[in-house]
Amino acid sequence: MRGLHADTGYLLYRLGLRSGQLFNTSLQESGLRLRHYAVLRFLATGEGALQRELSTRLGYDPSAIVGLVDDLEKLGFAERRPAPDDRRSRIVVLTENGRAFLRGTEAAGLRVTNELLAPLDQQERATLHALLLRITEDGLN
Amino acid sequence: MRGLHADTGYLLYRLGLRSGQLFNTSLQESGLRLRHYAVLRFLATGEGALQRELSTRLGYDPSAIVGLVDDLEKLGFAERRPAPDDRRSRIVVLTENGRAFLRGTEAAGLRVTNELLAPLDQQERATLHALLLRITEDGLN
DNA sequence: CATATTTCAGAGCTACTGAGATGC
DNA sequence: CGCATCTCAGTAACTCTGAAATAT
Repeated sequence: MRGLHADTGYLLYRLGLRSGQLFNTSLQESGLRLRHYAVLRFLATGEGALQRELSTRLGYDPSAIVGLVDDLEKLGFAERRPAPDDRRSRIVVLTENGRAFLRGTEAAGLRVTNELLAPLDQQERATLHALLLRITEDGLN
Repeated sequence: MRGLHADTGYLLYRLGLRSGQLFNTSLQESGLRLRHYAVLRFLATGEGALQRELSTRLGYDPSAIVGLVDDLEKLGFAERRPAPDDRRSRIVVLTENGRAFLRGTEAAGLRVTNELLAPLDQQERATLHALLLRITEDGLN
């Protein structure tokens, strides 16, 4: 009978849990969760995004996005603005406070990845990253 | 501002979610979840395990193990037996039905990993697996 | 009319905490 | 006594479904 660790899929599931826990612990004092952080980081890469876009690109249910953006608005890290071309949609944009928060937590994010990949040297980390990126970009966003 | 996909830790989190979803979908008709399946697979590698052992090795909270083993007992896939050397503990063992279930779902598990790793060739998959194994074995179980 | 986007209510699953019962 | 193991209750977080409101 094959062990669980023989399945690459299971290893990914397991390491994904661990990675998420590390991120959440690292974000603990800010009052945010990894999900909020992901939204902020995504918003920082462009000029705002529709909520529908956040849902498909980040992999969270549309109904979940509502609450996440609510939380970010309460903290003053993001704002909803009407979409000029389609009045059904709303554009979520990062505020200056949100940008400052991201700058302040950049080091913490690197620490998480660093802790997770501790057993690997730099070249191995690059190899792993490239392989994961290939899988990620195919299928999801 | 760096994109989310620049973080290996985030990629692992994201792929972990996707892997778990695929596993759960594949197990859907059996009525079990990935968590149950992980317990069964772990039990199959030895002569039974203490619940405490399941908790530490699989990364689930001890209080969660209780319900998982309850479910498996109801389905007749596992049994609790008294531990001879320590009466606080209980040994969970796989039943013949549990073993049969694992044999029947082996192909489905392989399909999940296969679907997940579709963009990679055989050698890349081996490389990825080896790297993930290095990270997994260090720190967890 | 059918479809798309956001929002909300609710169900089920997961993660964790704290406490109790039992035994080391 | 302190500690370990299992159990249970409760809370918070996560995931998804279904339906409503609005707009295309």
